[in-house]
Amino acid sequence: MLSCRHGGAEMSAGLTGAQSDAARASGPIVVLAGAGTGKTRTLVAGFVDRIMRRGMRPNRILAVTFTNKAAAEMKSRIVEALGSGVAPQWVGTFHAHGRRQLRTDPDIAGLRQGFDVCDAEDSQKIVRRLLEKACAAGVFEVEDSEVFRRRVKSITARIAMLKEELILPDVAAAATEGLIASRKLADPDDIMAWRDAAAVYPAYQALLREANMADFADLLLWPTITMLRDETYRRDWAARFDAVLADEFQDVNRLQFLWLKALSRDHGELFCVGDDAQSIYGWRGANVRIIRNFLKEFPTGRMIALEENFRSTGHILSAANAVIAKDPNRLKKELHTAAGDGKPIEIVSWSGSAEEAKGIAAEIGRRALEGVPYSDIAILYRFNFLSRLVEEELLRSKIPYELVNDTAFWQRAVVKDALALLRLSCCPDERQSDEAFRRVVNQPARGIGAKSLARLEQLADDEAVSLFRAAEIWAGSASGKTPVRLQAFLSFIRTMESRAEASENSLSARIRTLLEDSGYADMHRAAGEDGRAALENLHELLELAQEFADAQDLFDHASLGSASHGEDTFGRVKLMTIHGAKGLEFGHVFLIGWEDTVFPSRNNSDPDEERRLAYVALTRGRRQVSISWCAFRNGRPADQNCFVDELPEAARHEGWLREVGHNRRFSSGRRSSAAEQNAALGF
DNA sequence: GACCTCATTTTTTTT
DNA sequence: AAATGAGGTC
Repeated sequence: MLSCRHGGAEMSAGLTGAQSDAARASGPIVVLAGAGTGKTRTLVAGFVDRIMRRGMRPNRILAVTFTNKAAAEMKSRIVEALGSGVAPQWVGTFHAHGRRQLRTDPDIAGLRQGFDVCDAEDSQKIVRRLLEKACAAGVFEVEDSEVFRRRVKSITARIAMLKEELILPDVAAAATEGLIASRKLADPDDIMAWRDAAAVYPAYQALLREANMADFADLLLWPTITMLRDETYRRDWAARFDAVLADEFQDVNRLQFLWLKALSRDHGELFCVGDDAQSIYGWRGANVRIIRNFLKEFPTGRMIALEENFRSTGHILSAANAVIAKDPNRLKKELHTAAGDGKPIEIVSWSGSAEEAKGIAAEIGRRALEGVPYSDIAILYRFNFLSRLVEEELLRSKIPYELVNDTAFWQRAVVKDALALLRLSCCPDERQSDEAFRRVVNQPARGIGAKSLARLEQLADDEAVSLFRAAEIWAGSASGKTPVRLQAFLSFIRTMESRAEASENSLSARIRTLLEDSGYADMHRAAGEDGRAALENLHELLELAQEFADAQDLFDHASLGSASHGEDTFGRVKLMTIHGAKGLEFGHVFLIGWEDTVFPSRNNSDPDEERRLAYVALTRGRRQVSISWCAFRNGRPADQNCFVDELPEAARHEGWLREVGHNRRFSSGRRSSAAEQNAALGF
């Protein structure tokens, strides 16, 4: 496919011919942008072109991404290009846009103003309670807790997927049978899980509605359903925009695609950027066929490929191309670079994960001495838990590092507890606060355990009131230990509620009072060293809360996550999952845990997705990529994964693939000695 | 009935 | 990190 040299044929604003061609195109466009080919640059150029050349107003262009980080990046680059006077109002994530649309008319989802957005954990809790009820009623079999946990997870995920197929609760059972048939599902466990999900879905949705909560899928589901049903409503929203731009288009699901189409149908200005080889969110409902079938959907549209890579060395690209070549369904494109071959790819094998962590810390220390800045180094892994040993080792070696995890802060139990206290003090009588009540009623321990809580749930059910009201009824009508204990808690919350109404304090001060007077902060202080991290998180939350005008703002921010929470990220080695690294690049990349027991994950039913994940991982590196695997992980034996196997045998002879370590299989039976290994690693 | 501590265990991946 | 389970104490 067509692409231009970076040199002579360069267009204005530093774009290549293909990039510029894409940015200036009109109508339905999909830019097939390989890793490191200037995807964001092209997207921003598309935004700017619509303003500068085609006269659109910045506030009439809708731009969508998946992550807050990407949205922030896009926004800042647009402002950089257009000047600081311009503040585009409609650059954000799918979820943020959906929430904005739903906040405008909450009734389209059967919600009231001030609804809360519940995260995946909250959704799981609701499903768990429903399933426990079904077990108690004998409808469901009681299983061991681990199997039960998996079931809850699987059903919750499937309910979200049903929503992403625009299947509503009232038709869930029939539609799910249709889905099973049309997808030709065969695995009986799989089919049963879908049926379970369809069975739980209506009750789940009823509970959400009663609690005035929307889950992640709801944020886009109801606006989209309403746009499809009500042409006046659709036009009202579509007329706000002259063009729609979508990033990471390979990861959109059907719901997101229909939303994009409903908003862009009138003018046809749908500009999408993505790379099907980097589709790694199938488990979240992403449908890679949407990008692959783009031209069938839009016969008048265009697909423009960007294949010139400006990021990595030739060897890194060769390895990445070799891995992705085995994905049979991919859209054909081959990355190439004008840069040199660079350093060999390293495959380092270790006897165990502790050795791996030590070795990488040592290697990073060595590269730092050579002048490589820490911030130019990243360690990427398949699962979050793989970071633990590496963290310990970096700490020990005094190497500054940062765990990059967008949302972890807001998902921490302490932070959620603190926000639950705030939610409860805002509206204790609403069912909206039930989940908050459950979280904090016995935190710190107030002598109100599982049995008392179950009794409260029953009472709340019978009387059709909130848990808080039920507690007041119980405490007011009965004597005994538990009612007395409850009363103290209830009075405390009521006091906080009335003080909030007087609202003489800032949000931050309000939270501080809640944490202190409830004994929550003291509980963690009493835990000594174990509570230190919790106290730090609470402190950070108080700092962050200063930036919010009211509680609802803070709840919104908490539920959809945020790009950063004010950490000093400069000059640190970055640790993150491969998913988290998508879209980023680093001079030096360490890919750990490339074992057949870990990566590819056996839990992923789509092996090609794991392959694409490996492709994403490899293409994060600019100059040097080092892969490692361990003969033992968690006390279990392991072997190098299939992706290492598939790297071209020729590369080993040509010397651009270097295998180091004592577990290697490929290099003609000769095992390197420990001394050799150490020499190769430079210590 | 509730709570504590200690041990086990099991992690997808993100909004 | 967080959820579970066992076993002991109040």
